[in-house]
Amino acid sequence: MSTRRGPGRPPGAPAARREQLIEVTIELVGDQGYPAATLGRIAEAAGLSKASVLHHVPTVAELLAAAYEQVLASLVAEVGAAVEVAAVTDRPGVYVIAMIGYFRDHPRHTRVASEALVHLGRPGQSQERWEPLARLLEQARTARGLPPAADLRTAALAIGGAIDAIVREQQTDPDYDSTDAAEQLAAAVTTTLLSPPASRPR
Amino acid sequence: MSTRRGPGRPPGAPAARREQLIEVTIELVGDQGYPAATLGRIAEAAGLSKASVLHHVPTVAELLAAAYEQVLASLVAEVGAAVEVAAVTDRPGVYVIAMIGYFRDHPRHTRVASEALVHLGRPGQSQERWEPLARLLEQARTARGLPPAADLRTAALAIGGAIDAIVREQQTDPDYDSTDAAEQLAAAVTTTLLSPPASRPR
DNA sequence: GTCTATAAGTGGATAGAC
DNA sequence: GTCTATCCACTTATAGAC
Repeated sequence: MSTRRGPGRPPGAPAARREQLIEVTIELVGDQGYPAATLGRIAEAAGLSKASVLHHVPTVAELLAAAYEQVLASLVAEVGAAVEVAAVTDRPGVYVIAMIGYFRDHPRHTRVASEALVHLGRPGQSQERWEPLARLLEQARTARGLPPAADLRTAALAIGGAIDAIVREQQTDPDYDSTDAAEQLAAAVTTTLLSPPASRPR
Repeated sequence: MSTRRGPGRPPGAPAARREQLIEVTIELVGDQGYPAATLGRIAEAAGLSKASVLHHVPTVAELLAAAYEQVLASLVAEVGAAVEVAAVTDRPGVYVIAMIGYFRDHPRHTRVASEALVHLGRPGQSQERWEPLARLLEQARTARGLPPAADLRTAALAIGGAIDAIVREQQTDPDYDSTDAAEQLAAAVTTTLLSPPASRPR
């Protein structure tokens, strides 16, 4: 909406180039890892010259960050929606299943997300990862009339790490059924952290 | 043993140069990540020229691999020793505590090991990671008279991922006490997978 | 064994014409 | 907006003198 497009341009919209660049970047990183997401390769994949790419994006690092952000936003939207419609007591399990399911259905996003920490080096965003799950665990416990748990941070971290490992295995070995694994992990989370009998904090 | 050393060499031994290079590589990677482990920086850290470094080591990639192997060997030796002296039924828990304890005590090794998968790209060694733990779980179960569990691979993967997450958190936030976390995780593993009451496989 | 010098390549980014 | 041409920083590795 706004700027008239030049004469005889292909189907593509005017400023949609940035989105296109983000898309090809996600494909490159998802298929071949971050080292493959080089300016030259991005340009080639987009059908542009290197200079043209840098006309639409300030720097390669910024483009990589934008691609990661988009993947993250998509993940959060989908998992968030699944969690919202579930009963409070079921949410931790739903979170586990939704997370693993998302990456099963979006193999490219898997690599973009899992290698982002190492290659994009964003220290200190660990809390953003475990806190939402810790909150779900806390709410599920109170909804079941259980006392507040001792160390929800460790519990959430451990569950998050378990999710990552299962997702990674699915990526490595396509024969591995992460759907089954997701349900087993979800069941273990529920019975271990939300069981009424012996209120053993994790 | 063998080759006489040249005249007036410093304290260092003859072929110990390779070990020295591995050492400085571990330090570089451990402190600043794999991208910092460049030929130039390794040479500088070792007090040699780049050409001299390549006189003792065939290639930079080989040196990086050797550094990783050394870290891995050290980890396996220490954890293996701890597991061996424990009772069979305690071994899964001991494994968890020993793994987390090792990385708490060797911060540099943490980064070398955790970023190796991404930067050294050794696909398919996933099995080497989860199989030993799966075996410990199996043996502990039979020692307790429990039936064979359904999916020990997923269980071992999940526990391994949880360990990684706790180790990473310790590295990110020094205030986080991974020792407490290790004991909680070990306890959860024992009660979830080795409990006699309801034999619920994970 | 160690060095200097150099080759040969890859990366990101800019200049300036069209 | 898009291009070609260029620059610069950096990397690995080799050649050959000492």
